[in-house]
Order: sequence, then C-alpha cells, then structure tokens
Amino acid sequence: MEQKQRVGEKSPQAMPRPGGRAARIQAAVFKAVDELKQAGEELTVPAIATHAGVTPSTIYRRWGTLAELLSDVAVRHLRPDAAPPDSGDWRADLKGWLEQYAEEMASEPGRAMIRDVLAADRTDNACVCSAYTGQQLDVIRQRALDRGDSPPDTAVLMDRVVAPVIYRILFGRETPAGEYVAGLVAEVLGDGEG
Amino acid sequence: MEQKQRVGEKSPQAMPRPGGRAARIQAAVFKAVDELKQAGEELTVPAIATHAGVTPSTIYRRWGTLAELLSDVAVRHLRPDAAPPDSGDWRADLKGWLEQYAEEMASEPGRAMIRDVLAADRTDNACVCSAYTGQQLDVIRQRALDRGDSPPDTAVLMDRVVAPVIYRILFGRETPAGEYVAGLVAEVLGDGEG
DNA sequence: CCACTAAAGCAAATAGTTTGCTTTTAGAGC
DNA sequence: GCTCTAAAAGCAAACTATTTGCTTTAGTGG
Repeated sequence: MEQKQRVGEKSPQAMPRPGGRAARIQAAVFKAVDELKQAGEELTVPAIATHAGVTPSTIYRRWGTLAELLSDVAVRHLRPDAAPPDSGDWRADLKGWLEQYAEEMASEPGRAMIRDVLAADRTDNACVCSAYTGQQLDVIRQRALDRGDSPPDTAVLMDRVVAPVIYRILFGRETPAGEYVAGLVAEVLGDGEG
Repeated sequence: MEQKQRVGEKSPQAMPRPGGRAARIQAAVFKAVDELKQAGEELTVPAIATHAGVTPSTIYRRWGTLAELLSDVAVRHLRPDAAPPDSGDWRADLKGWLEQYAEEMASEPGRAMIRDVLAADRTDNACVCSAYTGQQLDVIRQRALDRGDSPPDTAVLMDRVVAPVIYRILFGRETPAGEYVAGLVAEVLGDGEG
C-alpha cells in the first residue's frame, strides 16, 4: 500500500510518526527549555529532561546533541507570529519592520537565538530562519507591487539591509543603532529606484 | 626594575605570564588541534590534551571549554598572512580580494572556522575577525587614496560587500558564487561614486 | 641563589553521554 | 474495535568528559 502521510505540521524537526505522543514530548521538552532559560538555570540535557518529565536518552536519541535541540527551540521563536504592520506606506513599513527586527535580533535573547541556530551541525535551521525574514520582506514588497510601485528585490533587501544588521550583531563590538538601520533603508530605497 | 614585558606576541589569548612555558603549551595545544582536525579525529578535550602531551585540566583551566579553544584556533587561522595583492588598479584588487575571501570563507574549512569563532561565549574573537577584514580593506583603500582616488568607506564596504557574503554563507542554502560576489563589488563601486 | 606565585600535573569525584535491552504506544490491516 | 508491527520512550549500566583539591614545576623579581 502506498504512503498516506498526512503530516500534521511541516515544522522543523521531521516527525516520521506524527502521533500524539511524539508531539506531546516535543512540546514538553521545548517548554522545559524555555522555562529553564527563563529561570536562568544551567541548560543541560539532564536538567531539561528532568524538567520535561522525560529521560535524557529520549532527548539524545531525538536530537543528538544539546546544540541541535537549542537550535530547534530558537527557530521556533524566530518564526514571525504576524505579518509586518500595514500603514499604507510600504517604505515606512519597511523601515519600521527593519528597526524592530534589528532591535529584536540585537537584544541579548535575540543574539542568543541566532547563536543557537548557527551552532547546530545541521544547517537547515539557519536557512529556515533567513527564509522567515525573506517572507516578511515579501509581504511588504507585495503590498508595494499591488499599488503599482516597484520595490527592490527581496534578494537586494536581504543583501543591503538584513545582512549588514546581522553581520554587525554577530561580529561587531556594538549593536546596530536605530539611526544606522534607518540609514540602510534610506540608501536602498534611494538608489534602488530614482 | 619596571616591567620588561617583552611579549612575543599580542595574539588572542591574553597571557598574564608570558614565560616560555605558557607559550610552549599554547603552541602544543594549537598544533594538536590542527593535527587532529587534519587527521579527521574526534575533537575532544581529552584527545587534544593527549596529543599535545598535556593534561585535560590544563586545557580546561586555560580555555574553560572546547568551544573557546576552537574559537582561538580559528581566529589564528583567519588572521591574514599577507596584504592583498597590488596590481595598481584598486578596483580590480578589491574585486580580486573579495572573490578570494568569499571562496575561502565559503569552503568547508572556512565555514567551520566562522562557526567556531561565533560559537565561543566570548564575543571578542568575532570582533577581531571582522577587524582583520577591515584592515585588509583599509590597505586597498589606502592605495586608492594615495592615487587621489575616492574609494567607498570601509564601513560601506563591510556593509555592502562583506556582510552579504558572510550572511549567505551562514544562512544561505547555497554558497555565494564568484559571479554574485563580482556583482556586489560592481554595485558598490558603481553607485559609491560616479 | 632564594622566595614567591602562576600555571601544570595528578587523581578522585562529579556530571554528561552512549548504548543494549525492555516496555509502551500510535498507526495499519483485518 | 482488535491485533500486529515498529518507532520511539524508559531504564540502567557502561563510558566519557568535566571539575576540583592538592601537589609539583618553573618563570620572575629580589
């Protein structure tokens, strides 16, 4: 018989058997990570396992390493929960969105999440993460297109605006300020089209 | 007598007592890391210690964690060993330098080094790493200035050319190709001035 | 040359990880 | 709905890595 495969979610962390238990345990473990992080506890696999009411070996067998688990937790939080606000002025929306994005990513939790995503051996989470960003930009661009405007390509926005912000967060001594971010947007809008 | 402080190197890894032994052991450990990596061995602290003829506790006390050690090893390799070649045409030099930089960073060893640098808790190594890049760019810019030309600011080059390359390496599904890199340079040179 | 101290060695204790085996449970076919 | 199957969880015993207290070594300054 052929595969029926009605996968409930296409979330990170492929679940070859999407029955209730797998999901329940995954949720418990993710919650445990969040709660321990919140509480400022040491994030170790045994600690997470205990807090989640699960055996360490369960975590090791599902995720392999702590880094992979933390990476999955991070992408989860990096998934945007809403489309960028729509003010009717897509340039302003772009600027606003980027300012918020930069602030969020430059914050300590934000930086930690990026670090966690990148620390995993598996590279997919990083791609997913940047795909989320691209999708947000696409939403803003689509609104511009709908109004007959011609916004820069998503790839251009990623290169000119997202990449510099992330680069500075990862490699810079000080975190990118709002003024700097606004400058990036102004530039890409300024020379992308008259 | 005042401090004589003939510090052999001002390398990363502050050495409060620059006597011969500290340096010898550091070198032995770094070499051990390189050799084990080369040999495809599992990179663990005990393995490195054994290979370096040193106790694990020495490594733990000096570096704290494997991640910190690997980070220090990585910056060491990321330090440029020579100034960018000088062809007399700084635009060509810039393009050539970036192409080589991108290729090096996008290679498996290159990616691993960036990962290692970013994985450390201490954030200084990442800054040092980007400072190296800035210095290389400065050399090229200085040549342009010496000829009365007006190259883009280093910060602009970092944002427009280095950041996108690194972003794509870290977050992208496929590695930035030479054509793409050349395009970035062309753009920044194209609209930075005339 | 001696005293002083930072750093290394050593080894025991602790903590984290892996693994073989057993048990549970979701899903498929009847 | 009931059984069968196999993926995934539990358990516990190795195993490996990390931490730590104490001792020893070796640069540095007197």
